[in-house]
Amino acid sequence: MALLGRHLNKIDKKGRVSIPKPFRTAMIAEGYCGVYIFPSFKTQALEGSGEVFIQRLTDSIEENFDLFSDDQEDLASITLESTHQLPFDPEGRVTLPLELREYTGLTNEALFVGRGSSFRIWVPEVYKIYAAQQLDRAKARGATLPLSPSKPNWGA
Amino acid sequence: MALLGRHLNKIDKKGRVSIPKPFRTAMIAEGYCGVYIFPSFKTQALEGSGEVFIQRLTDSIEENFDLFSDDQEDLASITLESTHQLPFDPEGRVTLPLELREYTGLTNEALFVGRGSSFRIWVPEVYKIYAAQQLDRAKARGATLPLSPSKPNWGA
DNA sequence: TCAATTCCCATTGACACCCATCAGTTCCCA
DNA sequence: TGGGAACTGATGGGTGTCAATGGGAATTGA
Repeated sequence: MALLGRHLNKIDKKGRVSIPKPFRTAMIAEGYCGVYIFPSFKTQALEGSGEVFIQRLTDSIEENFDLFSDDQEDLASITLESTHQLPFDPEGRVTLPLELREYTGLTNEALFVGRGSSFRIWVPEVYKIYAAQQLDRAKARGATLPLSPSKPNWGA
Repeated sequence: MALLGRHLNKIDKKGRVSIPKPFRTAMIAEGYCGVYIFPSFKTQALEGSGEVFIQRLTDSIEENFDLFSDDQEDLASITLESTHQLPFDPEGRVTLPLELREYTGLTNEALFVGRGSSFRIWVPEVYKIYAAQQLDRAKARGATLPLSPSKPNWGA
């Protein structure tokens, strides 16, 4: 678990972009040398993740909604069906398909933003506006978070 | 768990600062040789913590709110997205990214203040004002604290 | 045969490591 | 009990390495 913070990388003429090293390491640790990316339907950004998160997403959709229900149709459509599986090149880059670049307006710079178990890819200027809005909203609402108890750490 | 007290360290030209030895020891004990730091959106300071606290934060956000919900958006945005993962150098220092230094106004001195399971980093002068205010407020309100029962300490 | 990928290599800066120094404590011993 | 001696944590600076990038060559598939 180490998808945190912001990382600004360039998109070259071929549509290639380096996945930030810490993100790349996390993806590889999950077993697949690449990333899964789909358009974020709530924001003008792309959602990215590794093997584990995609699996959780699949499971959640299946467990929470009936087969053939409208909800399942909708959620599967906007996430799973729209997901691109992008393998790393030897330097740790992926080439973003035109479809994804056009959806977000990405041209020559990509801002990678970690969200714990997944990340997003933004046009830097668009993110700036979005982040400012979130902060205002959180302050206005006086957002608080009940902190879960710490769990035994089986891993280490 | 022993993030306590105040420690004043210097920030050098490269933006490096030593993490106080006791804090560093605590972080390493949690498994990661470094610290996680994000701007405290309630104060003019930085929030710092180790692996365990960040994991609790991630879990809490995922468990308390649905994926794609507004609440989750806001909280993830102001915490996880703004967190920097800073590894220790061999001497136990980290380099504070410019973004974080500018947010707080940190230039050549950093005051580390322990808060139990996390800590804060302040500009010394700013902390002085803040601490005085807190004391006044607590006195005025006659603040009290229900003490939790001591827990069995399985770890040690 | 052509176009679109994928691979390979060269370049470049930031930063992570190494070492040397300094200052504050603790420890030791007269 | 006072004065070192030795350790340890903090600090400063030089340098090598590696992540990020750009372009060209090779491979694949249509």
